[in-house]
Amino acid sequence: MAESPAEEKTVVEHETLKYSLLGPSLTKSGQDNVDQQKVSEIIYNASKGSKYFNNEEARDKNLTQKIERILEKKAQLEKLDLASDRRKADEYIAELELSRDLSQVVVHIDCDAFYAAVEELDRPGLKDVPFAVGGGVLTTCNYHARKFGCRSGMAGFVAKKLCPELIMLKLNFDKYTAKAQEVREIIVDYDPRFESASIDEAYLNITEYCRRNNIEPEEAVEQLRREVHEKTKITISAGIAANAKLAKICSNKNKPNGQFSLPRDRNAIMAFMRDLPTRKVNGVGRVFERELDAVGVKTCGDIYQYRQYLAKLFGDKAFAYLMQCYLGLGRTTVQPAEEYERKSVGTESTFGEMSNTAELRDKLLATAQELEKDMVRTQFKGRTICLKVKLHTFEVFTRQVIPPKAIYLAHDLYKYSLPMLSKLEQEFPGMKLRLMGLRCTHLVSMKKPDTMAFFGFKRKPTSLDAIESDSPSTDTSKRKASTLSTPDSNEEQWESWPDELLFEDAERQEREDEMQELETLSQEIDKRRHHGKEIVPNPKKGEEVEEEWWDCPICGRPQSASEKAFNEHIDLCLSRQTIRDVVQETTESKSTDSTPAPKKARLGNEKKERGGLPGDPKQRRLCFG
DNA sequence: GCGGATCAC
DNA sequence: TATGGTGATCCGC
Repeated sequence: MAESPAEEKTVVEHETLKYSLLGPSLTKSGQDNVDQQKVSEIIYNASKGSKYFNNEEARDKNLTQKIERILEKKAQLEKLDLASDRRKADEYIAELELSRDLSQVVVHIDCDAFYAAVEELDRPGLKDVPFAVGGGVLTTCNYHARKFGCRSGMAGFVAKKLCPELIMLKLNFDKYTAKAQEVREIIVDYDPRFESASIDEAYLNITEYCRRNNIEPEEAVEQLRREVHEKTKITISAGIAANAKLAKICSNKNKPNGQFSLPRDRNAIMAFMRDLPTRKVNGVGRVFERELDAVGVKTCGDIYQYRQYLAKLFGDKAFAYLMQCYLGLGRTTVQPAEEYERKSVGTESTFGEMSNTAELRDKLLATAQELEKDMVRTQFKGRTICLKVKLHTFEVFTRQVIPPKAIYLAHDLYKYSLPMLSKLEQEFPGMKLRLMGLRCTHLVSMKKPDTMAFFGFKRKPTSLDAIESDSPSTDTSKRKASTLSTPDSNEEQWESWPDELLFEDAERQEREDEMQELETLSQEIDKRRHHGKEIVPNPKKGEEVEEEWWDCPICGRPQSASEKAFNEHIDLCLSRQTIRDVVQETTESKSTDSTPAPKKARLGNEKKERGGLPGDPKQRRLCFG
């Protein structure tokens, strides 16, 4: 069938779109014997014409244009002499090579189709039929279902088209959490400081375990997997390598129920990376994969030959990241998830299309109430509140403000986000939403009082002292580990507020007062730390602190460090601060003195492993397996 | 610093 | 008929 040039162009353009529609988990296992061409057609036809599809199409066109710009830039660069860039790249590679550490044995373990596996334990009959877990979108599915092309992240109705017999189960999150805990109780014996990367993944450093038991890593992991299977009936896959990045890649090699060990040897690692498709590396997704492919980089080995272009095409951070991919470098440290510092707390939800202003406000209030719960649970306030909306067209917008104080109560969350919502309604008259979310950033931790005392501040006594039983200790060395090195992360050590008091007004008020006080203090500590002035614990008596003076980080003037004066001054200073007025009309183009953003990207600054967020796995409501 | 975009799970 | 929620990071402006 002959097609007109215009039709042909559409067909070509939709090739990338079809690839995109296949979803982000294309590289997952269980898809080897699937006819991707056929699956792609079914997904495409099931999606065609929907609002979701149209949005994906628009995004795909944008990406195609972005790639064209990248290619134009590359063509320009090819005309220049890039000897200097090549030399810089080589110097950087040499520098990285010096940092290579092959002394550690890092293991990444991954439970196979975790949620599905847990469901099968309860209903063995499921083993022989294709089924998925999740509602409108699949969170995971068993290997039977994967043979039909079903995978996580796929819309339920699309999965049904691929596999009409597919059984859909609802999520039982508590069940998965309990089972995950069983697994953790076993792996803790192999590395007491193992790192939960998500509900069904963990990193271990078994160097010490192997040394102590005089056992080879491969054998230790075989034993670990056998033990997990015997005791929990869950099968896991594992990767063994010299660092976390490689171990993660390796755990996918022999999935499911297998393991793969990459020798901790430079040549072996370089050879392994040389033929590895970029997409297999954590951090390279569908978009970056396409961009890299466009400039000629298909495998990690290809990175080297294009090293003189990469910084200019993708930025310094991406350059550094790619160089580490080429060399097969990664972190060798593994640490408990709780030791990572949380950066935000947020909630969002999807609902039937909504455009009525009153309804939208109700939804905002409900969202604020939901966020308050999370803020209380995690014991944080936020200095910044961010509103997220998704239109019925699937376009996403975010707006943020800085309230005059750190907030966490639904009332305040609502108060400060409502103007943003109103402004969006003006911006998009009659806007129809399908999602709304609120997120707090620039968090202020509600630290334990003795932590505050450690920094030299005193606390007003409250009735809560009765249930806190904190004795001001002079042993600073112990606290140093838990407070200085990981300032805001030890959520679990804070006493939680008794449930029965939560909604008692009097108690609530008291709690708020205390939180306010702690917040102000911790804000101050935060600011001082920010200004590079290390807070040195004063081992002497507390009264000396009160006589100290300090430069206010806001106005810069010296102030008495006494608690009362301190609080009063901070309040005054904060109220003086000009906060961006959200109700203000849009007079944006007035400011022509836009200061250029400081280019902070520093070569050699190791890019933090994307994703794998720490955070308390228990708090994850939804996690794809 | 803000908003958009990408990524992981 | 119809396509998720939580959290992190990076980039351009």
